[in-house]
Amino acid sequence: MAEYRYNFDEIEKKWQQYWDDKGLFKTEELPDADKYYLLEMFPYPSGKLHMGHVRNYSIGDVAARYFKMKGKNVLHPMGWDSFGLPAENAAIQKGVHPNIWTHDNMGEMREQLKQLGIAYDWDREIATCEPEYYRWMQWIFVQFFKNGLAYKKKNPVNWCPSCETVLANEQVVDGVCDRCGSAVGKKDLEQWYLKITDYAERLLADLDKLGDWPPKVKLMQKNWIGRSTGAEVDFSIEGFDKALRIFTTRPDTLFGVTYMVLAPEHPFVAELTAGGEYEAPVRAFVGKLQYMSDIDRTSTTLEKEGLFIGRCAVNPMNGARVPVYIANYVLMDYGTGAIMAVPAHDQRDFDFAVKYGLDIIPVVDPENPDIDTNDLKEAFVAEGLMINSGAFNGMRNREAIEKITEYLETNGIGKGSVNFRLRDWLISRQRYWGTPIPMIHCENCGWLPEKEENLPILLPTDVAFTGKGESPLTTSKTFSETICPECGGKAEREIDTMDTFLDSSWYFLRFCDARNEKVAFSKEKAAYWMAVDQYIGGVEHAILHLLYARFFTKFLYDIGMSPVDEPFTNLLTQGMVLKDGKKMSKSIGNVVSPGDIINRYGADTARLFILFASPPEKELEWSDAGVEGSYRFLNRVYRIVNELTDAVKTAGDGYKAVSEADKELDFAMNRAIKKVSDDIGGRFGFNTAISSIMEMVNALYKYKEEKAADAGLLKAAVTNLILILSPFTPHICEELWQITGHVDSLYGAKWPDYSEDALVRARAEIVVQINGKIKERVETESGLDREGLIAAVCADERVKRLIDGRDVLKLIAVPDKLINIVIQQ
RNA sequence: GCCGGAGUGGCGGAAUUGGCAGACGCACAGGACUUAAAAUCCUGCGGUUCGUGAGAAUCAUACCGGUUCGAUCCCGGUCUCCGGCACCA
Repeated sequence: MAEYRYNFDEIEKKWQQYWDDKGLFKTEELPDADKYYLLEMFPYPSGKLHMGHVRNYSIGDVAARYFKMKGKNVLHPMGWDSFGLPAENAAIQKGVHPNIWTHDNMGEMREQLKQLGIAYDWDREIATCEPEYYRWMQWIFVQFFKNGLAYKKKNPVNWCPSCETVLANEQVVDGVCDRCGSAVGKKDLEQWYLKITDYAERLLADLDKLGDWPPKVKLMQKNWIGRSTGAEVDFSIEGFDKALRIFTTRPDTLFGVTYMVLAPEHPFVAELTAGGEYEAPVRAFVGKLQYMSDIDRTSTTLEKEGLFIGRCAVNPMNGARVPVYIANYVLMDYGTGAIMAVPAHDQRDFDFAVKYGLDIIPVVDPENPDIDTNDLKEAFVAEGLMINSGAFNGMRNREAIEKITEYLETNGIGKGSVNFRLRDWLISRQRYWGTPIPMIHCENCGWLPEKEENLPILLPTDVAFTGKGESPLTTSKTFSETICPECGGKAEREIDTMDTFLDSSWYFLRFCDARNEKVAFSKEKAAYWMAVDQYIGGVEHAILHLLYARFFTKFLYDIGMSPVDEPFTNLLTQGMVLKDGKKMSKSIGNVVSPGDIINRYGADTARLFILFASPPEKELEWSDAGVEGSYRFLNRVYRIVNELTDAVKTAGDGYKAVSEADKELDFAMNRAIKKVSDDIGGRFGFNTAISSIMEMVNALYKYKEEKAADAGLLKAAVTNLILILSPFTPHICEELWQITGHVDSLYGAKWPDYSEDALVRARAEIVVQINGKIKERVETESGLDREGLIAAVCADERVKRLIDGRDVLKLIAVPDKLINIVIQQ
């Protein structure tokens, strides 16, 4: 018997070349075809691909190739999120210009993606660091500004002392910089913000409009946006002419207020204490807190600390005088920066009241004899009946929330109100390798956007990378100097660059029309391709990237640019690739390099293993032995197809499954087609899809030993095997397709249908249970109805013996599967 | 602390709607081929008990309980692990 050697290296190079030469993956708008926009999160070009990339893009490629075979017009583009800190660090450490470093990396990673055989339309490749891209990034920023959604504000901001830059709240994880891990401090700086909070309501509500998104991701976004309903209430302060406005979610507890707390940064604090005996101690207290890092400031374990500021406020409900404090547990940037404190019904207020000896007045009765409202051990936060609350006594507190809010509105002391946890997005970065913010400051005219016809504002090249001090753009001799677009006088450019999360917030729109030099993207092309039908990427982007991208899309929709207001219809978040139960990382030393695996086993084996070892959304434990297994399977496929090639080439089309053996193979084949179709087209169950193909291959090995093997059936089996395996391992399948006499590429070949008839088995094995316990298996004809099934099963001698004259109380029959006989014990 | 998710053989995992638990693969063991090895092929492979044996009985999906003729699946409670948020008034 001939030996067939699976030369993956030769095969993969050959077909990659073929795809490239034929330009098979190029995509254009075809008005009559059903479009399918498939997108994987584009990578940061950090150097080489890691296994997480391989997994992400292999998953995407299976879907792309499958939907192409199903006749869809598939858009499957790739690009680079190529601005960012590592490039600048390389410049500082190695003296390489970020642009060179980045392009080297993109080149290397592009080659690796081609080696993996991912079907990308490279004609649409984009890199966010190219002026052709960031020109439109700047244009979009200008639109934000013109629509009042970009503004500059001086604020204490998160400051990473190591990266020497400002960070968004989202980039501070557990109080440390999410890039370098240094503890994040505070610094007062004037910074650009995008008003994402204007979109909070829609970003929340439209989560319901999304298609198939992991519920977990929706929930994370929901919590991040953090909508709270309640009321704003004005308290007067004795001897002070301005009202103190507070926000509360519990207007029902207004009668239980025993003190007030202002955030230390609250503008009233200085006014209220100026010139008095409290000024000095308050200033000391505020000073101590102001530059505390967020990790310390907001730690729940930090003891609550506060200071009386020498003033009293008046409760508008009952005229009660209550002292005014400042305290470390009240934040300036949520609500109004001031709270009413109700220690009886809020645990934080309770702790504070106990520490400082403040009154605790219960206003909601727990209706529980075990709780003594006059001697509370902790705050009572559940529902109950109103007490100590004047006209509202006796009401359920839930109802009192509404009634008291109405009362506030009628009497002009407050109103119903909604607050969000979401903050505006700080986008300024004191960095070089990012999109320059296209804003100009003029002494006379203030902040103005650069004229659109002058875009892009190019990054200057005469810049020093010292890694110290402020933005590197300040070291350019020419960059900041410009003229005012309004009055033509001398003016200065903004020297900060944008957070790179902006670049990735609209790249999916640019892919629709990647080479357009007139506009960011044409509305027509975007209308054809958008929204992204399937988006695939790591769950680590569940909040930031996905929220920002949704925000951008809504804004672009509002100004008439984007055809849709949600960018991603369906989302798949793939799991991490682990080795020895831990995330692969250089510091642990458990990294498996994709390049090594491809060299040793080929890209098809790497793809197959990664797709087979675990469902896409779950974590994947890397196993060298498992890779061997996948390699073995591809060898098995290669061998059997080669062995059967002659038979396949000479056989006619069509077959009749006559013998039992025919029917077995026919069944396995049709089941595999159905399973793979359902698994890819539906729930992305690639691991089970592959296992059904393995079963089919096992059936084929068994069948080919049959003396009376039907050539037509063998031909169908081999043909279908190659077709349904091809999305997973395209190179070997193209090779086998050619070997078995086909001329055209498999890319876009017609996906096979399956026969329902072949999936119906003639005989059924019926499980016989007595009182729910399995006792026997009886073979019957398949497709019997309840009566027929019971008759057939009860006719069986063994079943008769099991019943043995005892009373049958009940008979449960599940067609073709099971009978449960309930008898007297 | 709050909010989610998960727990199935030695391992990765399967069971898509409440109906044969452990598909498929890995590892392991035995065998065939070979001078030998690799490769390949065949067989076995959750636990316990009984049986010389074909086999039989029984337990088993983190733990305890419930609903049901029947529960990996539904409900209640407990434990463990993972993820998100974390003084948001």
